[in-house]
Amino acid sequence: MNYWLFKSEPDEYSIDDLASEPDQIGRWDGIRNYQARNFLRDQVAAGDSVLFYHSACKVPAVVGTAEVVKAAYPDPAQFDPESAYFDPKASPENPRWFCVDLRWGSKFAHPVALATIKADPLLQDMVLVKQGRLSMQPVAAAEWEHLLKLGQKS
DNA sequence: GCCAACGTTGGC
DNA sequence: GCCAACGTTGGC
Repeated sequence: MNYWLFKSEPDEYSIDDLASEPDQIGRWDGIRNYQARNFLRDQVAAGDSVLFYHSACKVPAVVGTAEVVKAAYPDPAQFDPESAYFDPKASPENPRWFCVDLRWGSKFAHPVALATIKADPLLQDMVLVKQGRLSMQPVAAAEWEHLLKLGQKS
């Protein structure tokens, strides 16, 4: 069982959007970065735990948790010429981009802001701190535990 | 909306 | 196979 951090722009798809889905299960898609693609395709498994992070917004923060309910499968948007995520170089025989399905888990009472994470000595090794622009990334078990505590306490 | 970090692409 | 150009991401 692995831990991950998934980023999403709340204007596009927020933790509340995920919570509002039927059965609270939604597709996490639109990844067009190869590092993230490789993690998603090769390492993310059903049952893995996910920190849900809001990016490209006023206060970037970890805002809750989710669980992977379906491992990587080809992102349908890459085959759709009407989609903003269309990729002419991808084909159903040779998909280039992948997505997973998530089930909403929890919403933090207190979102943990990026600034807080950067200032926390226990979280200095997070990929989030060391490498800014990566839309999904592995999280260590100790980091997961610590972030959950921060999110729940007042 | 600027631009830095990272990865891929493609001309030579 | 070098490396400049380009695309994506995302904090500021």
